[in-house]
Amino acid sequence: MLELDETPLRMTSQRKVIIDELRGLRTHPTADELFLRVRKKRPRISLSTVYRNLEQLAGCGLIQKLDLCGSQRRYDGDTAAHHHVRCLRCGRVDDIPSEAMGDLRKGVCKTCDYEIIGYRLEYLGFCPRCRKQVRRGKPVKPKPRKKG
Amino acid sequence: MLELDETPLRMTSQRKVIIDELRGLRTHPTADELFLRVRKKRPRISLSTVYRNLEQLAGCGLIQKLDLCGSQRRYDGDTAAHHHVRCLRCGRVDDIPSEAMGDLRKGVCKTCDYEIIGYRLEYLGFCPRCRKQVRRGKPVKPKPRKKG
DNA sequence: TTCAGGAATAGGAATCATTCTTAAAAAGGC
DNA sequence: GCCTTTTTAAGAATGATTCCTATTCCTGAA
Ligand SMILES: [Mn+2]
Ligand SMILES: [Mn+2]
Ligand SMILES: [Zn+2]
Ligand SMILES: [Zn+2]
Repeated sequence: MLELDETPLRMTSQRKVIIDELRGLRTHPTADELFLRVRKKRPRISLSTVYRNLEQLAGCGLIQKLDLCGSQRRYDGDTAAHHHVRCLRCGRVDDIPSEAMGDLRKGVCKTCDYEIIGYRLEYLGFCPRCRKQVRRGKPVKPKPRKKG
Repeated sequence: MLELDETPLRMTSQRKVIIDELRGLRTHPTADELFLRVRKKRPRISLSTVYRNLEQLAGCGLIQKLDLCGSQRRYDGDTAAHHHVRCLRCGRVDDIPSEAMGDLRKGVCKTCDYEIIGYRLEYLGFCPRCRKQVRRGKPVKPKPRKKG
C-alpha cells in the first residue's frame, strides 16, 4: 500500500486529519458523517474539502471508496479487499471477515453477528460491444448525461 | 405474481403504457429512459408520473425495483429473482442467466457474453442491536436525515 | 346514466448528495 | 523571505428523486 509520505499530495493538516480519522474508524462513514467528526478537530474545514480529499486519497490508494448501494457513498480506511454487511434497519455497514465468506448465505453469521437476510450481487465487466472498443484502447467513459 | 387486474391500483392509461413498455424491454431502464419512451405514446405524461407509477407497481410486486450501484435506479419488468451484469464502459445492465451463477467469477461468461472483471457483493441483514428491535415488532425506518 | 368522493395526473418546486467554481491562503523548493 | 503550485473555504450548480397542489379522471352506488 502506498504510504502517506510517498504520495504526490501535499500533506496539509486537513488531509492528515481526514485520513487519520477515517483510518481510526471501523464504521465506513459517509462523507458528511466524517465531516461532522473532522470538524471537531478543525472547525473551519468545509464539506467540499472532505469530499475532495476522500476522492484524492482513494485515487492514491490510501483509502477505499465503497461503491455499495444506498443513497450515500461510504468510505473505508481499510484498503484490503473484503466484503460488507449492511443493516436493513439502521443502515450500519460492517465488514464480513474473510473466513465467513464463501458459504455464507442465510441465518446468523457467526463471525459478524448479523442476522443475514440476503445479499446483493452485481457482476461487472464489458459487454460484447465494449469489449472490442476496450481492446483497441478506446477510453472508458463513465456515464453520459441526458436531458428531457 | 400479482396480476394487473388484482391490484388495488386503478388501471389508468398512463399506468398501462408504463408497465407494458417496461415489460417489453430487456434493458433495465432508468426512470428517465423509460420516460423518453413512454412519452412517444403519451406525449403529455410527466416524469413524476413515471416515478410514482414505478414505485407503486414495484410495491404491488408487478415489477422490480433494482437496487444496484450507480447513480441512477433501474427497473426490471421481470420479477423473478436473478442477478445482473453491468458494463463498466457503457453502463448497460443485462441479466445473468441462472445456470451461469454459482461458479461464475472471472473470464468470459459463456451464457451472457460479457467479459467479467469482477463483482460487487453486499450482504444484507440485521445488526446485533436491530435484531432485538425487529423481533419486538418495532418498525423498520429506512434512513434518517442529517443536517450540517 | 349520473354523480360524488377518492385516486391519479401534470407541472413544477423542493430536497439532498455530490461536483464545480473562484478568490484567497498555505506548502515547499529555492 | 520569495515564487510557483496546490489546496482550501464558501457557496453555487447539478442531477436524480421526491414532494406539493390544483385539476382531471375513475368507479361504484344511486
Ligand atoms: Mn470495510
Ligand atoms: Mn433483470
Ligand atoms: Zn441495525
Ligand atoms: Zn458496454
